[in-house]
Amino acid sequence: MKLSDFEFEVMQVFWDQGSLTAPEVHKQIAEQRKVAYSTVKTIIDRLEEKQALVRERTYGRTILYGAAVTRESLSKPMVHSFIGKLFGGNVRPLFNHVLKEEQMSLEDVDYLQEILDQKRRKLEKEKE
Amino acid sequence: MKLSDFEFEVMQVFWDQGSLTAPEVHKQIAEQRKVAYSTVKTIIDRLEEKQALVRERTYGRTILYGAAVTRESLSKPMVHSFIGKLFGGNVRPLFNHVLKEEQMSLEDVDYLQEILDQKRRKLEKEKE
DNA sequence: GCTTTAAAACTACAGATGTAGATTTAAAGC
DNA sequence: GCTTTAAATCTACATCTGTAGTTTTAAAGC
Repeated sequence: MKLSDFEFEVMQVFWDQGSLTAPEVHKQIAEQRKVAYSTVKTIIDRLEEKQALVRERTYGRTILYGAAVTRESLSKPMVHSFIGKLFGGNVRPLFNHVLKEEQMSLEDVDYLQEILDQKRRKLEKEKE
Repeated sequence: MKLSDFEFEVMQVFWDQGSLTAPEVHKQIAEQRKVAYSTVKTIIDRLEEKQALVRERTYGRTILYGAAVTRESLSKPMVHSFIGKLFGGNVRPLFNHVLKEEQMSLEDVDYLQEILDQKRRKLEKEKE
C-alpha cells in the first residue's frame, strides 16, 4: 500500500490517538495548519478506499474511523525503499548521515549503544 | 528543491558517473527497466528547468549534462524530513527500526560502533 | 549537396495529490 | 413536526509525475 504524505499524516493521528471521527481529525490537523474540513475528509475517504482505515461504528450519522493497518506495516517498507533510493540499500551512509547531520543527544548515543550491543550479540550468536 | 523519484534516480546516475549525454543516461536506465528515450529526456528537461542539471558543453548537437547540485545538498533535507515524517523527528525509533529490520553484517556493526564512538567523544567535548 | 539518422524539442495524457466549494442528509433541539 | 445544523457525500480542479509518441533539426556519411 502506497500512501501520500498527507494520507500518512492522517494515519499518524490515528496511530497516536486511536479511533476518531472525521471532525476530530480535522480539528487536530487544523491546529497545526489551515485546512478545510472537506480536504481532511477527502483524505479519510481515500484512506478508507485503500483500506487503511475502517468504519468502526457510528454515533448518529457521525462515523468513527480506526486504523486498519499498523504503523510498522507501512513504515517498514517505507524505510527500506528510502534507504534503497538514497543510499543504494547500504545502511552505512545512512548512519553516517544521521550521526553527522541530525540532532542527537548523549542520551540518544547511549540508547543507540545499547541496541547496537544487542544487535552485535544477536549476530554473533547467529554466526555460530 | 524537491525531486520526484524518477528525477532523483536520474540524478544518481550523474552523481555516480559524472557528466553524461541524454542518450547515455537512457542507455544506463534502460539496462534496468524498459523505458523510452523520450521519457528519460523529459525527466532531464525537468531537471534542467529545476536547475539540478546544467548543460556543460555540446558535441555536435548532442548535449553533455552535469549535476548542478550535490548529492548531499539534496539527501540531507530528504533524510531530515523523512525522519520527521515517520518518526516525529526522533532518531531513536529510526535506529531501532533499521537495526531490527534492515540487513546488517557484523562489519556494519563495527562500522557503526566506530562512528558512534566518534560522535560520543564529540558530544562530550562540546559539553565542557 | 543530398540523404539518412540520431538527438532535441514539443505535445499529450492518465493517474495521483492537495485542495476545497456545493449539495445532500440526517440528527438534535425546540 | 419543523427548523437548524453539522456531518457526509459529491464534484471539481490545478499541479505533479511517469510515460511516450510526433515533429523538428542538425550532423554525418556518401
